[in-house]
Amino acid sequence: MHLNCKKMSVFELSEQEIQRRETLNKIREFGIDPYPAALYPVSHTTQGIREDFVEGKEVCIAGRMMSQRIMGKASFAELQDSTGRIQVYFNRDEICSGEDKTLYNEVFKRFLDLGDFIGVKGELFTTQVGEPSINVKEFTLLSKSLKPLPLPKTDAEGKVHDAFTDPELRYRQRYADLVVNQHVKDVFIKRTKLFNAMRQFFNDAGYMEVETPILQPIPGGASARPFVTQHNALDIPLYMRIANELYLKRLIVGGFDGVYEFSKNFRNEGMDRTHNPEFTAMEIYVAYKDYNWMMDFTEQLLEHCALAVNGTTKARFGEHDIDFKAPYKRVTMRDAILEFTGFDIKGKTEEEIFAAAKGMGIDVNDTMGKGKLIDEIFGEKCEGNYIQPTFITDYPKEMSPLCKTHRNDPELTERFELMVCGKEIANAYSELNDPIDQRERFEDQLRLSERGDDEAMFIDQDFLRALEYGMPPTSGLGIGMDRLIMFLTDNQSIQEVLFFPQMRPEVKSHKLELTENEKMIFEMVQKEGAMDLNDLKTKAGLSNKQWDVSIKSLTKHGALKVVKTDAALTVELA
RNA sequence: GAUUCCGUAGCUCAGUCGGUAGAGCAAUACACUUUUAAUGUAUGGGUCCUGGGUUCGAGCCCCAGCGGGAUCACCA
Repeated sequence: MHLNCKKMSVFELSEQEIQRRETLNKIREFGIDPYPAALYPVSHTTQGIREDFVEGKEVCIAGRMMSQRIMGKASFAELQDSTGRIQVYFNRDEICSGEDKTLYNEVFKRFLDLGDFIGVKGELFTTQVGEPSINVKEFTLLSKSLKPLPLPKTDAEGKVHDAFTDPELRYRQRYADLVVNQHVKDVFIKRTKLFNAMRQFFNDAGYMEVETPILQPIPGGASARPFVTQHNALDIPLYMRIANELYLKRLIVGGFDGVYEFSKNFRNEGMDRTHNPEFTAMEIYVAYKDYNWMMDFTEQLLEHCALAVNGTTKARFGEHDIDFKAPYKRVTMRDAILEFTGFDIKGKTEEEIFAAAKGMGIDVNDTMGKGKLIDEIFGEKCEGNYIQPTFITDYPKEMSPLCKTHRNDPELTERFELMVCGKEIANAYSELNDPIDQRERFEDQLRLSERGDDEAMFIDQDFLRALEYGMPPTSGLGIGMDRLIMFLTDNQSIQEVLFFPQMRPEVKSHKLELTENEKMIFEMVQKEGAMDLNDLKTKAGLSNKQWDVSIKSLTKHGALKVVKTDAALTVELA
């Protein structure tokens, strides 16, 4: 069947993509390399040009051509580089000083498409309407773009039309998103500024950035389902880390005063607008400090970071105006629950708290221990009320198996969480350094696990051995970096602050050949030469939908044609 | 996992009562030497997410599935 000989891949390309491939061939025939190897001697960025604009200055810049306005013998285009855009002016007689005008008429006007990378050399000037521009003397094609960008347009009032907004496409094709949506790029620039500011703050304080294992034999330091993988040579399972806490503490045992790590963590749990299977936490441990010191340190840190990222300590998040200026309010968990529910957890038994939680309409069950119950009450009734940065302190012991017992109350721990807009963004302890207490806490966790709490922790014997050598009093802090940058850039979804958020695999079904139905119809017509359409439809015995799809496809691909006569419709070979 | 909304041209979106598939931008062609959402004229472009059903006839109605968004649940 000759049909199969057709290059079916062409069917998958849009008209514009085919045209660009044809243009590419013409460019090559003309003797221009559409993907030249040589460096291009860029002398300025568009931003640099705007900041120091001098009429007549010679510049050489490179970038993508994002718009083109051709007006006969003169044209304007916009070039976009990493710092922004600038207008470039192409004048036929500037570019082609001799008789031969093909460089302008053919190369510029016909061979270039939106999205192509070009380099231009020229002089700065200002147009009659006051737009800073480059008068192009020479231009070079640097890389041909074969796929049209989803280009939005911005009108005189700055309103964006036809914006590329579909979240699925934006996340799957982040490269295109970044090209056409400047505000998306800004988010990621701020993300990097945040990391840099935090590093700076820690380094200035004399603490050391370290790296610890991502593949761990025991996934410790948090309660979460891990990803499991297999090490072939050792023939053992290894886990992607859910936290790096226990390794950083080992380093404190080893004698470092302060260590921190930006840790990519992996948790095999649900995905939604605040959870991605891999995310970034920052953890820092400082010897000879306690959680009170850490609160001071944290509020100084966040004030510093907010200033570095946004130039102000104030930030808007959805409906809320928040201010990261230190100091932050400090509220114990007992007082928080007392304030919002009127119930005092102090001195209460598990049964009393269970009954109280149930009375508040909270969904409780008997796998929950005392700590979990208190956590549920706090999460349900209190958490959402803390909009401005607030430290919630002194958590129940059972929920915090790595945290030192409170110096004044054996039921509590020296722990705080920092709440912003009702969400937790940081968690810190006076770290538990008593190895015997630590072993007991792990064993309590094991009992919880047997009771049905699938979030309880594994026992890490090597970590206990390290503690037995002695760990100085230490305070540790963990910050959810993704959530923090969400707050600093007013994004409600974690996908917006990750370059490549996890997505379901893309499903693509390409119809590369004729389907069985299409072959059958084609063969029937081939045998008969020509057939009445209704006859053919009956003989094919297909559903209406299936018939419709098949005959449309066959006529579209030029296999068959439908001829209309006065009497009836006839199908023949094309 | 539950609920709900959505899926139509490269992009953003219309699509009436079920009756031959629409617009703007982008593309192609022509005109135009300081425009800027350039403009004017003309042209091409569709697997209406997939499959099944109802119907003389489905983008539209029904069923199932796939994909996505939002809310909730889960997840310190």
